[in-house]
Amino acid sequence: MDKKPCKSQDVEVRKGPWTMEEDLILMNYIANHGEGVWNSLARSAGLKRTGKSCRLRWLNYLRPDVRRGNITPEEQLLIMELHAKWGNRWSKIAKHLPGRTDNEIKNYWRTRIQKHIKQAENFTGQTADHQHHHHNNDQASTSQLSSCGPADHAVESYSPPSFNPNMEAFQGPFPTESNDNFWSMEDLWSMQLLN
DNA sequence: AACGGCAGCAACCGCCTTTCG
DNA sequence: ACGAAAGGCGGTTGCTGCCGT
Repeated sequence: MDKKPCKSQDVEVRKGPWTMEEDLILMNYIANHGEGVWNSLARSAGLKRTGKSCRLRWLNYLRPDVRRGNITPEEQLLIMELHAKWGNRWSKIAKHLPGRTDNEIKNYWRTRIQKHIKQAENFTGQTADHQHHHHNNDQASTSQLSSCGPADHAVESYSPPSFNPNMEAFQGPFPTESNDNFWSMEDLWSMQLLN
């Protein structure tokens, strides 16, 4: 049988990607009422989302001070340093990178850095014994960094609300020639290895 | 020109911690 | 002092677009 909590008004909870309309509703509501108390906020705003989903969307994407786009070499270095120090404490790391979210840093680490580490291991005669720390994660040096344009696709699909008044946060992507960001990853990795 | 595989990102899930009644 | 609810966090998944064959 289908057990139904039956909240009388059983809200069909929406999941998946947020639509522009939902974003608008959420932003507008928060602009007028402030953030927090997410469950009731979701209900009051008329969003068929869970409080968690609203919170996540706001914190990671809609908040005016969220900074999206290319991770700078400085930021990368900081991420690596802090990760070496704290491991996967993403939110803790994020606190030291203004405008960056834990989710973004986590994704960045996994998609970019961790991969390089793996390859580097295979390259430097990895074996299983990292004489360094092997409690947390493993860091090593890098190798292939050619294909990684820092800018890549930056923002795709529907970019954050362009009507956002505080749009200072949203820097236009435009990789274009900005890829003088050919970050000397070798240097960064080297520094990392010195730890 | 079409297909398959890969990479990157947004969002979800479940667990743990904190706060409130 | 205890229990319930909400918030916060990290891991994981699914989708989309890009690149190579």
